[in-house]
Amino acid sequence: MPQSRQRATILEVAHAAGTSKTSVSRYFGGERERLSRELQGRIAAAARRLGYRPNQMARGLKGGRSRLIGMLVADIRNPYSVAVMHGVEQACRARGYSLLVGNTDNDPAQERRHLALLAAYRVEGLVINAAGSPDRELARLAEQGTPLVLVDRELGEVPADVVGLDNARAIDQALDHLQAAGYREVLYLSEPPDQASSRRARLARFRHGLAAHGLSGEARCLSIGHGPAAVGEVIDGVLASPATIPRALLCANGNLTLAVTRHLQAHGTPLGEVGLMGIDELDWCELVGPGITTLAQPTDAIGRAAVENLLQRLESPQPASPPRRTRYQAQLIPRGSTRLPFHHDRSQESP
Amino acid sequence: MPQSRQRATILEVAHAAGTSKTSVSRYFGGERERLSRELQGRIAAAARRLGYRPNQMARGLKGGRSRLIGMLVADIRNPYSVAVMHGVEQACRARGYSLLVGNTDNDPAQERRHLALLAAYRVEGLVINAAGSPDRELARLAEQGTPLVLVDRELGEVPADVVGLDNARAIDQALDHLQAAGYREVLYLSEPPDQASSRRARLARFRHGLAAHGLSGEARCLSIGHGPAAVGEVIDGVLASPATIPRALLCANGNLTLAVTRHLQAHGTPLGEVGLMGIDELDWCELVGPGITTLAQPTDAIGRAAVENLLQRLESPQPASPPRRTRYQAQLIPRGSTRLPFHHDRSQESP
DNA sequence: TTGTAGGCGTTATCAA
DNA sequence: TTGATAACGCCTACAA
Repeated sequence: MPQSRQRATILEVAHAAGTSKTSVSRYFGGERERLSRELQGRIAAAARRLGYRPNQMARGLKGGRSRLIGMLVADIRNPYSVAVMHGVEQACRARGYSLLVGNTDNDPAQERRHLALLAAYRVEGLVINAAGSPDRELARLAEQGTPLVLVDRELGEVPADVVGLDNARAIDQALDHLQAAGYREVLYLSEPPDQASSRRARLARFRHGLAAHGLSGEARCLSIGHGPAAVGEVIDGVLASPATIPRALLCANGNLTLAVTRHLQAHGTPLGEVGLMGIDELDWCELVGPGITTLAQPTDAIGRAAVENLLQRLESPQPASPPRRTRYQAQLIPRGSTRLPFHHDRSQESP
Repeated sequence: MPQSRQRATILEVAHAAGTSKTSVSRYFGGERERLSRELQGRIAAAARRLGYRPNQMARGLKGGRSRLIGMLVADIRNPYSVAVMHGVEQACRARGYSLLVGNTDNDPAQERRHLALLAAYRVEGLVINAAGSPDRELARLAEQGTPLVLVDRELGEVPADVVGLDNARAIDQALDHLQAAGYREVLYLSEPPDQASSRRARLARFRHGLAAHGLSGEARCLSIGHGPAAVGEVIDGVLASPATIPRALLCANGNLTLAVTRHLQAHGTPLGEVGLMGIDELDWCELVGPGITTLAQPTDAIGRAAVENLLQRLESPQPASPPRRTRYQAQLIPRGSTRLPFHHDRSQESP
């Protein structure tokens, strides 16, 4: 039954235990062995009685170690971001760090604000999954020795590690699958690349891979923010022309898969006859129509890798080894949305 | 171009600006007016040059205000939790607080650990959406004056505000809708209530409301963690009996809606003929089959309300006003999964 | 308008 | 094995 109205301090515990701040500090600082059994007991009892917890603020101030990892997220409601965050959180917990999150709702101003805040709390490392115009603040952080790791996108200017999908390979997997399934024309849908390097990488690989796979088709960029109409226009524009060969839609991320599925559903387009596949696996992909084929990203692994990366840099004495890239493979989950009805299959098999 | 390898301190800025710590402190502490224009300029220049940012750790230590809000989440990948978190984050940002999150993956041990950590960082308030066996640590926090707000569940022991859905009303809305749609037997599916008060509230209201609506049916609890088999067993057990009257399934939350939908889908059960509806709106509910009827929770509002609640208590001088309950109404989104095929409709309309 | 001198709760250094 | 004491970076009387 603690009587204290306020959180106890190390000094109070010391008094209560009839000893000095130093010993209490040692007790909680992982140097218990240096204390006599008896003193340990007294400190433990006093601390328990007072409900004492070392103040991380004070600790951080003294040692310069905040034990905080910051994470900047462009959209906290994006399942991909959350999934990665889950991995990040796991790794932090496992390594004794806490996670300070900043959600920017895709607003550069908020991004700067959050960056400043995270810096103010002296986060020891920063995981970034945000638009990130090569920011002044970001560069400064890196300069001052805060390790940065970018998830799913890289920033040319700032020295930072990158963790994410092997985008080129993923696009190849998609094209392989679509081609093997009998589709001959592929429409690739992406959000505008802007600074997001992974979007650029996927786009570039698609353009390159189309010919290599003997496929026709094209890539189109569209902003989901502009409402469902934008998606509809693009898709309709392409699907309107008579289908002489089997056609498929390839979505560059989960958001697009959702938007496209909504549109197709609303127009009663039969999934499979028009192929549909997307990068990012989502809860519902197996539930819609015949199921939607996806390329699943190992999000937990990506999140954990991001943190491991940070901590490694924190612990390593090397001031600035060159940026590292960690790439993970996507996992293909084939479903009905890329299964052609029988008559189409036949027409493909005869050369 | 800052030269410093280390983050600058207030003292360095003071020196660089040819002034004292105090003035620099005032400059950044929102007392610029008290400084001469000229001094302001010098400080601004020096600070910019050195890339100075006040150290929140030191600030928090001195003033006792960490400017941190903690949030404890049982499952960070649960869309409901994330949606609430989005609201929480928005409100924090708007009020100049940062968010320290702890994800427990439904593990009570992790919950305690996180609670201790959040306490160590001296969070000024705590938003909790977790299992929360009335924890020793939690009680202590409340005792020491940290305001607590529980989202979607209440803990008998600990004094805390509660923000969440008007559960009784929501169940009524569901039963009203199902009844009006022509269903006469309702199977209510819930996760085990345990300490989660909102589950208990919904369950109790369902049992009470069934008769009041002239419906037959029953409520069943099942653990999703036990795999899809558990869900299947319960549903099959009920649906196996010959359907003499139109039957519907009512899911107590989004997780269950997902699990149930998976099962029904796998068995080709026609949605609508067997009614399906759930609490929690999810991205994909409009996409599956004829669409799944849901009761949407105003998650953003709930998250924001949680923070407002905390800050109000922080700012109010009252030591301990009685716990407050804030309840929000659900919004019914009717879809095909609760639309009976025509012949059923007819049979219902003749008494 | 500006500056000086503690002290917030910890850890690190040094001495006993 | 223990304890006094000086930082850590900042804010806040108080004084000039």
